[in-house]
Amino acid sequence: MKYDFTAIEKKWQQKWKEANAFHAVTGDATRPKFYGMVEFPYPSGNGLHVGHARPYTAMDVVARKKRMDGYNVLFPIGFDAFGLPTENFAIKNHIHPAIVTERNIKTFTSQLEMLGYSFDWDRVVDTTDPGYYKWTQWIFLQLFKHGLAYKTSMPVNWCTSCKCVLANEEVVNGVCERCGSEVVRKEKSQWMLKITEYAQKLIDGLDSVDYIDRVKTQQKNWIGRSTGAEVNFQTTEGDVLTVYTTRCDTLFGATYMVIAPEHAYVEKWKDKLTNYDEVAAYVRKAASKSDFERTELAKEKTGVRLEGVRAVNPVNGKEIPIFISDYVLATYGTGAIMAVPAHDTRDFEFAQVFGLPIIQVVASADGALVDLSKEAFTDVATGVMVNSGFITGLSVEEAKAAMIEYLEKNNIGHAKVNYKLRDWVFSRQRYWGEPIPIVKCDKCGYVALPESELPLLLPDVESYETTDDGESPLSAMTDWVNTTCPCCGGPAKRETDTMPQWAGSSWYFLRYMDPKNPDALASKEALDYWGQVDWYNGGMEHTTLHLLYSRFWNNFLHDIGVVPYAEPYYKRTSHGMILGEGGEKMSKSRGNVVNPNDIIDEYGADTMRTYIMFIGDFAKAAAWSSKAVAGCKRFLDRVWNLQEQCGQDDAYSPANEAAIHKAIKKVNEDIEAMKFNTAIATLMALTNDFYANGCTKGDVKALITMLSPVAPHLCEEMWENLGYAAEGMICQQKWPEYDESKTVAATVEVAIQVSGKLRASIQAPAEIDDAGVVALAMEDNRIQKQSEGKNLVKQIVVRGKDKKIKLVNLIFQ
RNA sequence: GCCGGUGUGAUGGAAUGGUAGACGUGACGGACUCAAAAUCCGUUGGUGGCGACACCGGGCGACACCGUGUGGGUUCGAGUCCCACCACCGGCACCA
Repeated sequence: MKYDFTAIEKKWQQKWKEANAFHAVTGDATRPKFYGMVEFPYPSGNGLHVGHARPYTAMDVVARKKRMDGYNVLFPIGFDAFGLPTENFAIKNHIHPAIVTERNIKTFTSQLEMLGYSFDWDRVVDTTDPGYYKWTQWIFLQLFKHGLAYKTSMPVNWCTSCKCVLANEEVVNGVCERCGSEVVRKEKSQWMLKITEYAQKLIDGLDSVDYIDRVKTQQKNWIGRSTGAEVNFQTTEGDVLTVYTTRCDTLFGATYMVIAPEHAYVEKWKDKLTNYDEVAAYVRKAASKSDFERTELAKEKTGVRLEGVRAVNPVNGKEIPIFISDYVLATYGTGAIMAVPAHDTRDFEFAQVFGLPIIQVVASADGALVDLSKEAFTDVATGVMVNSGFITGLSVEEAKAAMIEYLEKNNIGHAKVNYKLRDWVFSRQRYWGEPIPIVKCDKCGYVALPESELPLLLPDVESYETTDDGESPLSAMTDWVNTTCPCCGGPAKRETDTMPQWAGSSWYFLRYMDPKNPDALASKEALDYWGQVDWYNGGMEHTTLHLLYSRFWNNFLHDIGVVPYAEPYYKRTSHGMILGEGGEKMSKSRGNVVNPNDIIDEYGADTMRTYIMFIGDFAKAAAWSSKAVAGCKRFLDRVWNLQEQCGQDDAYSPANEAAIHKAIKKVNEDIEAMKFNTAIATLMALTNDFYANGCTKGDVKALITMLSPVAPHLCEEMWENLGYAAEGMICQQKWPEYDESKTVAATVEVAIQVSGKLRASIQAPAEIDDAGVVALAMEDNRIQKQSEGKNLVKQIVVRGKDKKIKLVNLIFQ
């Protein structure tokens, strides 16, 4: 019988559909629930990429396995369809983006179906569907009503090519993440979301979830919590200049201060500065620099001394100069620092350039002064304070505490926590996104649209292009823009910016629970039943963007009582990239892109699935190998051919029994731990055993049951061919049971070491005791050779998890 | 610079501190075949001498030593743990 994968795969995809086999039942109390999720794709015109197939297949295997374990599984899919590529395609080809989106979704859907994924197709969400974005807008209004959405004029990242504002997260190495063009700073009025308000919650929440460590540390670093103090410096002009420092212990070593070029005091002190022209010139120059120039290119420290104003060090009363320099950021802390060149690398460099005094206040552990001629001394672990008045002699940690106490007592400062995290720039001057449901009234200011008017539909426009002055295409639609104020009834204008692509993906996991609900983002019943996403797998590149944003929204929704859990995802894992055949990134220009459709045509979806799971460690990058794909097809052929040569017995054959029980255990554990490659290796080895030993129908039944999450179509067909159709489809079967006692054969192989070196390997009865196995080992002639003329002084007997002896180590002297 | 990760045959990769290299690829040998493909069976980390078969070619067997980026250490025993270093990859990057 030939393995006609094309016909088989079509047949079973149809049967699963007819049987509604992967339907998730909201409210089913008879089974435990399992909610597994993959990142929904952006439906680009290029179609599905092999990069999608890896995480999707992995979660599909997990979902299928969980069903076999008796869970009520929710494994949904959807489309994150707003966004630039579609819009750019629409502009170029004069097609409405909605039509492009619909077409792309169709292509993606057929490709996903071809791969045999067990999604619940009744729960598909599409972020561009008004029934969906109604609730995206609704959540925005809740954020607005709770003061977490605000509009402000600020310098933003402006992509010169996309003519669009970018979030900090979308700027990579000074260029636009999407198109690679230069990003400059531009003053614009923008909607912002106060994610900073949730900085601490987003750190604390990580303690209650099971994310891989890489994700946790990256999120923590991104949020960038630091603890320190704010310190007030009096100035000779009677102002108070407040700085933030993490090293208040070094206050006695502060020999000058620096404020950011954007600091308000530059203007405030305008009349008092004798060199204001020079200062103003520096401020202008700093403002015109892009972030890229300000960081990457400006290695050498620059700045201007503010002549005419000086500050007073609050702990020793010394007058110190004040500078402006672009190495101090306006957006962090107070935009001003106290500079301690002896113990901060950047301050040290600046002091070198300007010839400023360097006073050592931290010495090495033994109290000896350190050489400061070349670099700052920044060791905080062992340092001891010197030249520091009342904190002299304390360790750095003790000094920090003592100093904060002193500052607070004397009212010149206090402990303070700061975060690197910035608020989220939420406006885009583009067409293909959710309209922001706000109107601006001259009398009432920014007013929320009544919730009854949601969804605020995206109107049709003549042109999808951003206007020349960088405004949204919607701004040209005067009919739409001009409206009345919901508050006072007077004339008002609609907001013309749209939301960023991250909006729709920040809550889609909630919509899957109840995707068609017109009255709420999801019913309380559905939210309570499905709770958290139990397992969410996705790319590392989303760690500081999508993953953080969606945690923020969900935390907020929890705070206002909409969802039952603060944290949306219980477990987060991440997959490695699929590289091209030569180990390089797949790209059109390199011509090494693998199209899943081609693999399916040549070998079938089951081979594609098996290979993509077998390719290597799931968490690591892996290079495509067409040879290895053929190897996986060979494996499936070998499995297929077993059905014609196996015996008719339903029981396991004695020759394979132990291996089968071991495999059941191993594959079970491996799937749970995402070690798909070794799970498949185990099944390959088992298949090899079947060929070597012969096998029964029962043996094959066990094999295909275990293989079915990975290669479902083939296994369904074999299941039917072997005559098990009456028991239902294989995807509805229970995972086979294993018996620990049967995983061991009657005799075991025991490795015999002498002083830790392997010298022999002997067969021993499985039930032998320690003394018996040592005696047996001593009889072996290879061991006798090693022990000649010596006495046995020590023996170590090692047993495996199954309590059977694995290894004996003998020490002779 | 800071944070995280990785380093194992020709190759993708396996190994709760316990027989390093599972499984796949490639290569080599054999069976089947007129032949090839496919399939099936076997071999495959390096080095060394030894034994016997055979003897112009060759394969066979048992054994020893070395071997998981480098150098140390802990341990009866280290790819795995600790210390120092090297290389590569990812993230952040003047965040005071």
